[in-house]
Amino acid sequence: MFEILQKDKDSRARAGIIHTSCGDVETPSYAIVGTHAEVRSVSPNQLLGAKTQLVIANTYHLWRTLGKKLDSFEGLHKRMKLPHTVIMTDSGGFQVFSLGFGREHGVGKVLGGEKKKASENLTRITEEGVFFTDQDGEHFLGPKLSMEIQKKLGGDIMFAFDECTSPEHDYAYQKEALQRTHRWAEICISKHRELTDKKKQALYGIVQGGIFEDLRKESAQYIGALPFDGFGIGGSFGEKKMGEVLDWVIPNLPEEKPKHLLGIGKVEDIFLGVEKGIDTFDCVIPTREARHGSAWTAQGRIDLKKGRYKDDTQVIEHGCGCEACASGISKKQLREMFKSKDNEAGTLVSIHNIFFFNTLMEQIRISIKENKFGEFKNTSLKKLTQF
RNA sequence: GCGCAGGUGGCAGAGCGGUCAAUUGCACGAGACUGUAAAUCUCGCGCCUUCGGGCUACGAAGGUUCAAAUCCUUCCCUGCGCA
Repeated sequence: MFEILQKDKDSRARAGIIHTSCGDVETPSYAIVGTHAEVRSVSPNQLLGAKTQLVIANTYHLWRTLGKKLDSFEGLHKRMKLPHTVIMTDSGGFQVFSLGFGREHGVGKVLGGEKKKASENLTRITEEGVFFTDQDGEHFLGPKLSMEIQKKLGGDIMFAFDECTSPEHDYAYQKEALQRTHRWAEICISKHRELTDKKKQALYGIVQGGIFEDLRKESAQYIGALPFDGFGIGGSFGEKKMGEVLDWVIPNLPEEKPKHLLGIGKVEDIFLGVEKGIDTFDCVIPTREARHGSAWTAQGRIDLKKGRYKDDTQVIEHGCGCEACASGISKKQLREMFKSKDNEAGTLVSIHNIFFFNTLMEQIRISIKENKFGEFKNTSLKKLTQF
């Protein structure tokens, strides 16, 4: 399933190809997030035009919105009109956090900024799985059901149902949650085996353990020893801890299998992840921030809503080949569109950001193949901090 | 010239005796967003501050009152109507 083409001489970075029944993904690669079986405000053609090879949809949200229609669901490839794009499905494990302790603790997955106001925890975690509360009441999702739903969704790569913990959880809780996640991993393996044709839908296990070295290592060894097709590194990190966590985890996972860093990230995070041996990433940043008015460039992120772009007739980034920049649309125009709440602005900047991240990954792949990854990383990060 | 309606912070526009440095929206500024309950959210937005408060403010000038953006007088502007 995974083929390594080139390993970097100075780090654990590698370039490769993930082969799936629907097509290939060149790695390192960035999955564009299409939670509800669509990448918000971007059409399939625009997505492909922005060099997308990999997308990720969400089990929890599709399960909640499709309901009974899941039984006759045509499959994500058809629904998303992406027949040859590799599709991952996240298991719903992240929602255990984002709708649960994430709300209660008022924090995101990466602890760094200020805390938000705490609000109600909408989850109830049990040994068998998790109860989620929404306007219709409580709904139970566990490892078995997540596998069943993911089977019906028909993605190419599924993820084991885990418990994503909060960065605020202490050691004792992380340990308890980790062991539960491990038990669920075994259930996912057997359910997956029972339900699916392994060649059609691969299954990745997820490593947890928070920011604790022994837990992370234990988790990597445990999950790494199970017959998964690849691995996700999940959970929470301190902003500065990610590299360390990856150093604990990656060497304890089988080298020949693909590794996905769940929910990450920014440009700096990508370089760090690749250096530490990550093959694929996914993050809402390119699309969400685009809708919120921010465009990514080689020099950093710019907020197009700012008054300083009022008379800026330049495109977002010179020489960029994305649909927005190539068509000559200026920062001034985009700003005006954001100001007038024209949804087209979100579309154009989403396309730009997707193109930006996909191009970054492409350049990273090339640099690894040419044995210049370290060099490329340094020059890229230097440009980024010029701001 | 007469009649009516108005003149409030960058703009629009509330307030119509004390709880008003003044609701709200826009604009502006700062920030956040990392397996998407997010095309969203937070904060700031007269000047100064040892963050307790202090000062100057609601067209202008006077006045009434313990107290005025709010009431009275005059003046200056603006819009509409009639000449």
